[in-house]
Amino acid sequence: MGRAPCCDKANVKKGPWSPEEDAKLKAYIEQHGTGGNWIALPQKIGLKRCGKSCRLRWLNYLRPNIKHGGFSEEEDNVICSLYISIGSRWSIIAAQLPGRTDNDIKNYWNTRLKKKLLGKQRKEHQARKANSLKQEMKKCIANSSNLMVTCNATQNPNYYPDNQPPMATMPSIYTNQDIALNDQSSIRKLLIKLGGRFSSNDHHQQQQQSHDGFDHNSNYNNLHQNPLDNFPPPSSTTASTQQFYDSNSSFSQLLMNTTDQYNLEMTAASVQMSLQGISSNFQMGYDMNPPEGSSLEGLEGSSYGCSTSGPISAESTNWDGMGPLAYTQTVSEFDRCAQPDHMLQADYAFEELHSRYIGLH
DNA sequence: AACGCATCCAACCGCATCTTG
DNA sequence: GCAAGATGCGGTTGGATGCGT
Repeated sequence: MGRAPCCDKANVKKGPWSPEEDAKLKAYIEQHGTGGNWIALPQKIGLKRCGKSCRLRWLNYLRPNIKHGGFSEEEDNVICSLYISIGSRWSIIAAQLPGRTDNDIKNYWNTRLKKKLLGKQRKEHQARKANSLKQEMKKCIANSSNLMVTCNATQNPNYYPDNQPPMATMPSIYTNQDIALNDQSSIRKLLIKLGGRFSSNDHHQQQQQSHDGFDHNSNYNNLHQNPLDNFPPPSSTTASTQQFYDSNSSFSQLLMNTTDQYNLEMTAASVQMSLQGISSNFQMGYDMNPPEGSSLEGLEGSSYGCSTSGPISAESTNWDGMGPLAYTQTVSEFDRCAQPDHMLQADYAFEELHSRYIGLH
C-alpha cells in the first residue's frame, strides 16, 4: 500500500508565493503559531497550498530574523569548515549561522562558494607550477633515479628496511596559504569532498591485507584518518562515482590525458616513496611497457597497469631490479573522485602522495 | 534591440526519520 | 510492535534575471 498524499495535489497552488499569500501565512503564524500541524494549516488560513509548501515558505523566507545574501568571510569559513567535517548536512550548518537557512546555505555553496574555492586552488596551483616546478622536478627525478639504481630488489617487502637511502628533495608546491582555509590538510579534505567520498567498497578494499603479508593498512590508516568515514556516502555521490567509472575504465587511463608535467610529478613522487620503503596500498596506474629483458616484458602497459594493485615493492617499482621506470602510479583513493575534472584529480593525486611523504617525515 | 547562454535562488520532490494512535 | 501520518532534510528543477555578443 502506497503512502497517502499529504494534500490534494490537484487543488493546491504551486510556484512562487504572492504577497497576499505571504501576508496571510505570516499573520496567522504570528498570532496562532503553527499549531503543530502544517498539513492542516493551509485549510485554516484559506490558502490553496500544500502544508509542506507553507512550512518551507515560513522557515526559509517569512520567519523573523532571516538574512538573505551578503555572506561574510567569517560565514564562508564556518560553512567550509563544517562542510569538511560533516558534509552536506545543511540544517546542521545552518544551525551554526543565526539567521541563515539550510536552503540559503545550500544554494550559496552550490552556486558560489564551491566555485570560488576550486577556482582559487586551481589558479594558484597552475601559477606556481608554471614558475618553479619544471626545475624542481628535473632535479628531483635525477636524484631519485640515481638512488634507485643502487637498490637491491632482494630486500624485504618494505624494500629498505634497515638502510634508508638518502632523501631527494620533494618540491613544495601545495601551500594554499591565501585560501580562506589556511591549512593544507583542510583543503585536501575539502577537495576530496568536492570530488566524492569513499564508497563502502573502496573502504573495504583498503582494509584488506596485502598479498605479501605486510600490514600496509597501518600506514594507510595513520595517514588517512577521514572524519567522514563514519558517515555513509550519499547514494547520489556513489552513483555519480559509478557513472564516472563506467565511462572511464580506470582513473589511470584518464590520467594519461592530463599533462606531461603531471606525469613527471607522479613518477617522481612514486619513486621517492619507494626509496623510503613507504608501504602504501597502491594501485598501479597506466604505465609504459615493461623494460626490455624484464620477466614482465610483453605485457602491455594498459593491461598490466589497470589490473595490478598492491604495495610499492620491488616488482612495482623496479621491474626485476632493472632500475626505475618512467611509469605513472596512481593511488587507489582516486576512487573517491566523482567528477571528471582532470586537473582537480591530478592535483589531488600528487598532493595525496606528497601528504603521505610529509606525514612520514 | 534581440538573442542565447550562464547564473541564481525559491520552490518542489522524494525519501528517511519521527511521532502518534 | 506496527502502520499511518507528519515532519525534516537534501538533491534537483525551472523561472527570473543578468550579461555578453
